[in-house]
Amino acid sequence: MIDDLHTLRSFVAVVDCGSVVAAARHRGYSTAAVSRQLGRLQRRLGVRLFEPAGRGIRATDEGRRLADEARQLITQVRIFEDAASAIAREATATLPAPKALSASDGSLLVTARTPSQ
Amino acid sequence: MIDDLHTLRSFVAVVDCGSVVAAARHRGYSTAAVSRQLGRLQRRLGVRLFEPAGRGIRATDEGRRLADEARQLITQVRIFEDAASAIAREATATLPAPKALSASDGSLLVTARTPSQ
DNA sequence: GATATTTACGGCCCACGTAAATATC
DNA sequence: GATATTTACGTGGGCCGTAAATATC
Repeated sequence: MIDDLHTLRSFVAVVDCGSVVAAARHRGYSTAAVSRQLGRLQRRLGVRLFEPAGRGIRATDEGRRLADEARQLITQVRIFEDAASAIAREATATLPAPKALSASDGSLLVTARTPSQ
Repeated sequence: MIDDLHTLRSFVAVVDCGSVVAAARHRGYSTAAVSRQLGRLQRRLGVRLFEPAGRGIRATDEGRRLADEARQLITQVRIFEDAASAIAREATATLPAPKALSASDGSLLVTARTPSQ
């Protein structure tokens, strides 16, 4: 079960950049972090995504195919986020202002529990 | 930036079930966990997703709209996972057997670093 | 009092960064 | 020796579950 979108973004970045170091710089991670992300993803999917090539790595055919699927998924994420942003702007009166976001842990689902119905 | 699919699944579950307790049971979480997930999601999106209704809660119009978007996103996740499974089965010879998965932390990207090219 | 959501508290796991090791050029 | 990936190690943040608090019926 896929749950981590960061890893998926890094995966696509590595395929696009052609190297872990370049992808890590792009994403603001250390190279070690991205290397581990790839390893975890690879194990979870059970697919060999990269193979060594000279000093670096190169995506396998399967890796490139899955990267295409991952891009579509990321596109859908973007669509969701855009929809959320649009709704947030449109209903900016409903949540007047995030104010302080005082609660450190709380959910603040209901700020003022209005009577009912 | 959305990164947590667990929360999105819980969000849809709450909208579908109509209550936090039912959704939590479905997803195998405590009610407190799901309540916090909703609160975090709501803050991150800047959208009021639920409002109190009697003893429980009820999705707002915006919440229902975003739940629809979330369902599409989750569908795309399913598509990605299915593609990965298909590729994993198809190329089951490339990764002969997960064997022991001995490494506790390592990425195992390259099990045997073959010469080059 | 029963049901439902939220908050407080404590703890654990996971993923990260730094640094060292390994490998190719 | 320089570049690139991986591994070892320690640490901090995030998320969870339990339990208590709050609110509605």
